[in-house]
Amino acid sequence: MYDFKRIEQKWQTYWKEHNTFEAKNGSEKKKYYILVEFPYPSGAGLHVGHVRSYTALDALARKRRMEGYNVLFPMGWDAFGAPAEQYAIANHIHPKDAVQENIKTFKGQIQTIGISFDWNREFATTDADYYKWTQWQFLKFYEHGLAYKAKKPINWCPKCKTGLSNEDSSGGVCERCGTPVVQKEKEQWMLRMSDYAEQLLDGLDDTKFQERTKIAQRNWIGKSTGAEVDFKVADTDETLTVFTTRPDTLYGVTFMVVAPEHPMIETLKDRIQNMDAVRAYQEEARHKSAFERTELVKDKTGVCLEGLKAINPLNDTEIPIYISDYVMMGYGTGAIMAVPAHDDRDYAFARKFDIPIIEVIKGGNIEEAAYTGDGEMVNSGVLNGMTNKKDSIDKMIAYLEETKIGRKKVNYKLQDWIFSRQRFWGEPIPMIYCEDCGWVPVPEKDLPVLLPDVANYEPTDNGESPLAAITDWVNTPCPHCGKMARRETDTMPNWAGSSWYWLRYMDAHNDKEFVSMDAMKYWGKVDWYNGGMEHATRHLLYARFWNQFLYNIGLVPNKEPFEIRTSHGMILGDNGEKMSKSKGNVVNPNEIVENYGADALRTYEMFIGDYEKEAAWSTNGLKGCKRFLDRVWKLQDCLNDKDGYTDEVLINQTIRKVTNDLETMKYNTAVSALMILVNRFEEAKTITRSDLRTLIHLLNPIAPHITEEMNEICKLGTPLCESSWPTYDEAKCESETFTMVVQVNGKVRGKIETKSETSKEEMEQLAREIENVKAHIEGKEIVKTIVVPKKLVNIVVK
RNA sequence: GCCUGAGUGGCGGAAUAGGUAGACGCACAGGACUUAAAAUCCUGCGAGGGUUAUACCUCAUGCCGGUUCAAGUCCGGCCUUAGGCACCA
Repeated sequence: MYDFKRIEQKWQTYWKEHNTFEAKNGSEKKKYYILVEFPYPSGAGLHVGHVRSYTALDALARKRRMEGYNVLFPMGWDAFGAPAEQYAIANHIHPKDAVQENIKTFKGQIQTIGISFDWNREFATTDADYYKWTQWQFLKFYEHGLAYKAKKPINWCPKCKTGLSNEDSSGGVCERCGTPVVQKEKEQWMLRMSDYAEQLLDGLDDTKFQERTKIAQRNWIGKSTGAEVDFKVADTDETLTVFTTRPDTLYGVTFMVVAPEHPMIETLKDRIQNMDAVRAYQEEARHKSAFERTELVKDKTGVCLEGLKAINPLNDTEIPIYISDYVMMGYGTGAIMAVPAHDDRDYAFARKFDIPIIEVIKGGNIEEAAYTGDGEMVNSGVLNGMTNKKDSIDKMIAYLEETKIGRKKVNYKLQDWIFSRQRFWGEPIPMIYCEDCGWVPVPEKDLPVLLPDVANYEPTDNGESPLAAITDWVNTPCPHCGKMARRETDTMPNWAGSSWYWLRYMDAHNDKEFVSMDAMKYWGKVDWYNGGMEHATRHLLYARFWNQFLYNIGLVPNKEPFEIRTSHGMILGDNGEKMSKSKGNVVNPNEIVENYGADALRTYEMFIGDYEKEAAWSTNGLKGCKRFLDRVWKLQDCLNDKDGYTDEVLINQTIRKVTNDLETMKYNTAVSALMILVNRFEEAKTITRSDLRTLIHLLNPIAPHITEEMNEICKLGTPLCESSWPTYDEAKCESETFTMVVQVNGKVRGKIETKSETSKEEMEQLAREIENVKAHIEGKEIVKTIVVPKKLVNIVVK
C-alpha cells in the first residue's frame, strides 16, 4: 500500500511548477495536436466517462512528449447553451456565475486525476475575449453572403421555448428535453451550409476518421442523384417541377403529390374547386407536430386538387394532383411524381385513394405490392426492353435534357443551418435592424456585443428572446445612419462556440486576431480529435463547415480541421444502465480518487474493456487495478545490482506491445501486457534496475504519479516525463524456442518445446515421435502432412 | 424499413495475412498467515466423461449450412442486440 494522496499531490505540483505540459508556439520540435471535446461545465460535475476519454488521450499526449514532440493538449469550456442556462434558472443565479462556479469544480476535478492539459491556454466560449471572435466570424459569414435572415417554418420546442435546427430536432423531438417539436413561423438567421454539401462530402477523403464516422457524415449530408422533370399544369401557365431519383419510371406516373405548403396552391387557388377541403387539410398538417408527421402517422392522408391536372410530358396523359404531408416542402422541389407500381409510399397512397397503378418494370406483382427491384422495362416507349436500371436512368435523363423537359439534378438532405435561438445565454448575433437601412452589421470596432448584466433571463412564451425585453440594450443607434435602431435579440446556438475553438487554443490570448496565421501554420490540423459518437454528425459537420468557410476566404491554412477522429464508448453504471441520479448508479470520480487514487482510477478505466465500446462500471474491477499498482509499488523491494534485463525477450515484446497498443487505442491489452510483466517479475523474485525502469516507463502514460515517484525514490534516472520513450529491438522480440503444436486431422494431440530454427523435416520427425500422436496415426494411412514453421504440424490420416 | 457495428466461461474481456480458444483481470472455492477479521500470499477454476492420481477422450466462440489439412476468424442464409438515419421522392 502506497501513500497515493501524497504522491499524486506531489507530482501534480511538480508538473505545474516545471510547466511540464506547456505547448510552445513555433518550437523547433515536431508538433502534435491532440484534442478532446471540451465539456459543458454542468452542475453535475465531472463524470467517470470524461475520465475515460481524457485519460486515453492523456496517455497518448504523454507518450508523444516522450517521443520528442511539442504537444498541444488543451482544455476549455463550452459554457453557452441550454444546460448552463437551465442550471442557472433552477438555482436562481446568473448563468455567468453558475458557469464560473461549475468551471471551478470541473477544473479542480480534472486536475486531481492528473491530466496533462496545458492550462495556460484555457478559455470558455462565454468569455467576452472569445465570443468577440465568434461574433466576428459570424460577420464574415454575413459579409460573404452565407448568413441571411429568412422567415420560415422552424422547429419550435414548446418546453425550451426556442427554435431548433433540423439537427437539434431529429426524430421530431427536442434533442435536449425530448418534447415533441411543433412548427412555428419565425424570422431566423440562417447559415448557407447547404452550399457546402459537396465540399463537406469531398473533404472526408482528406481525413483519417473512423469509417463509421465518415458513413454517419455521408448519411447526414444525404446526397442523391436523379433528375428534375417539368410537368405542365393543364390549361394554365404553371409548371410543376419534381425531383426524382427514378426518371426511368416516368411512364408509370399516375398522379402527382405536392407538399401542403407548396406555393402552387396559392397561385392556382382560383382554379381549385375544393379549396375548402384543401385549406382544411393544410390547417391540419400545420398543426401536426413533426413527430406526428413522421413518427406516428405512416398512414397516408391527402386531398385531391380538383380542377387541376398535370400532364405527363412523355405521353401527354392527364393525371391528378394531390396534396399530402408525406411530401416535404424542405426537400427537392416540394413536389413528387408518384409511381405507385415501383415505390412503396406511392403504392400505399394509390391504394388508399384508388388511383391506377401502371407497371413499367417486370418482376413484381402490382396486385400485392410495389416492386422496387430490377427488371425488364415495359410500357415505357424508348426504354422498353432495357433491363439495367442505371442504363435506363441515364438514357431517360439524356432524353429529358434533349427535349428540354427535365435535367440531371443532385439533391442533399443537408439543409441550411438555423442559427437563431430565442435564448439569453448565447452569443448575441451582432446585427442591428434600422428602419431605413435594413440589417446592418455591428462594426468590428464595437465587438464584442456583450450580454447585458441583468437578472431576468428566463425564456418567454411569445417566442421572443429574453433580450428583447431589455430596452436599454436593444435600442442603439444605427451604425450606418445614426438613427435609433434595434439590436438583433436572438443569440447563437450552442454549436457556434464549439465550431472553431480548436483554432483559438493555438493562440488563446491573442487580442488582435482570432488566431495568428503563424500559430495556425505551425500547429496545422488537429492530429487527433476524440469525442463522443453523439457528436459524429452534428458538431463534426458544423465544425468542418465553419473551417471550410474560413479556409475559402483565406483565414485558415487547411480546409479540413481534423486528421484522425475517434470516439469513446460510454461508461455505464454497474447495472449496465446509463448512469443517472434517479437510478442511483452514478459513480463520482472524486470519491474514487479519494479512496483509491487517481492512478488506480485511470488504470481501471483503461483496462475496463474495448475503448470504443460502452462498458459497465465495476468497483471490484477497480480494486483489481489498485491491487496491481500496489504490486508494482512493492517491486522496489526486489531490486538487485545486476545490469541489463532479466528477460530480454519479454521486455522487448512488452515495449513493442504497449507502444503499438497506445497508438491503436487498445489500452486494455496494454495494461494486460504490463500485468503479465509484473507477474513474471514477481515470479523471478529479483529484478534489475533496468527491468523496473522500463516497466514504470511503459506504465507512466496511464499511471503517471506512482511511476514518477518510484523512478525518483529508486533513483532510476531522470523524471519519466523528461525521458525518452523506451525503444525495442525487433530481433530481440523473438524467443529461441517455440511450442510446436502437433495435430492429427486438425485435432491437437501433442505439444513439444523446440528450437525456433527446427527445419520442417525435423518438425515432422519430432511430431511422429510423440506417444499420443503415434497412438492416433497407428495403423492408418498418412494422406499428407502440413508443416507450418514455428507453429505446428498437422498429420492427415485415413 | 435502410446503414453501421457486436454476439466467446459466472462476469469484463483476449486471440483475426485461417494455425494451441478463453491471455489479463474480476468473482468464486480451498489453503497459508492471524486470537479473529481485513489485507497479503499459494492453489484451483468452460462443460461433460475418464483415472487412485496422472494421462487421455468428447463437446464448446448466437443458430443452420459451406469452403479448408485446419474456421471465433473466410463464404451463404437466419436469429438477437446496440448505435445512426428514417414518408428525403
